[in-house]
Amino acid sequence: MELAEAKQKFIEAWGKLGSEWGINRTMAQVHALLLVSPEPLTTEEVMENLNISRGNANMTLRDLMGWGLVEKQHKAGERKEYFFADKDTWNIARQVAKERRKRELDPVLKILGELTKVEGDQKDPEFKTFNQSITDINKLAKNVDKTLDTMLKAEESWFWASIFKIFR
Amino acid sequence: MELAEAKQKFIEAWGKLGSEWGINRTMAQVHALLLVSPEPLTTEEVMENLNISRGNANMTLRDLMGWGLVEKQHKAGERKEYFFADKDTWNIARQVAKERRKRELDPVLKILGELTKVEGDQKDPEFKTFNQSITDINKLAKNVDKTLDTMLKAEESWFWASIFKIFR
DNA sequence: CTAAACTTTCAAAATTTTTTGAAAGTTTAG
DNA sequence: CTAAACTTTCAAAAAATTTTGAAAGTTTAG
Repeated sequence: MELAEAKQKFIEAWGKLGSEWGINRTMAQVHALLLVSPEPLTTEEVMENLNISRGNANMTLRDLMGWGLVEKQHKAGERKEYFFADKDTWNIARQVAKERRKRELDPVLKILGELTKVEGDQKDPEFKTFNQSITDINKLAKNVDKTLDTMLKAEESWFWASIFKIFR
Repeated sequence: MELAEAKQKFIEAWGKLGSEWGINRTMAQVHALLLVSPEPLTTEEVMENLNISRGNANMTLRDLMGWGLVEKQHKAGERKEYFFADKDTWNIARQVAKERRKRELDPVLKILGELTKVEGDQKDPEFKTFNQSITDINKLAKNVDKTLDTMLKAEESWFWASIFKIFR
């Protein structure tokens, strides 16, 4: 397989995975493109490479910076901005986990916390089932949250070594 | 807060979380509704409760069965089908993890595997960066895959006990 | 058999999400 | 200052996804 074709496949696959997990396909594709680019790229280059408009490229690059996955660079004597992706996979994973927790998990955790406090008659099957489900989901969510906390602070090698020590 | 209001909030929150993670909002809402229903519900009841059409309710319920989260039940002497959700949170988590791995992670893992085999000149920065990124992502993905494997086979209490034994 | 009671299908409509592109905004070289 | 170089914004258009509902299909009681 040619390098150019391989890059293309990676960009497609990353875009598809992203969109399946609720990440804008274009954002995932731009991220993929930057991940396989040794040098920082300009907005212009991103536009050409992925056939997207200036507006789209600009917004997507800013989103990626908002996610902490990409940073702006400047070249001496040049006016335009260059964009460079952090290539450290563990950093990427932590950053994504951190953002998604903040944006999507935390709000649900807050609501679940409130819902566990709803009072009612344990003799009422409607209440009992509601209460049981909410309580159980809340417990699981809190365990996930605690594990994410550890992961966010952890070094990659230590994290996986620890995991596989028990899980073989 | 009233039970009815609390149910509504849960259904909304679950639907929102689902849609943020690439799960059809209605599917997540139907699942939420069944999770807080002590008795199995008919298609009719799901339609009324969530204000959705018959076609939508039917397709969504079948999808939920496809995900292994809901099962059909029949009442003696009755012709219509009743739907009941497994309320065991750990089962739900495992089932979702299992399906998403099969549908979304495995295909990407396959592609990454192929892409790690692409050959090129290590002196070429384009190739070197591509190769490094793909190799790293592949490694991470494999570690996630292995961990999921363990989780899928594990008992809940054992799993979390093991996790928290190392992580603190 | 047959008609009532249900379930399934899927093309078209509605809705939501994403993208475009041109105008407005900003920065800086000269 | 001012005009060129570049970035940002956002209303409108396009695309993707989801939903509807009525027709077709299936099952079973009588």
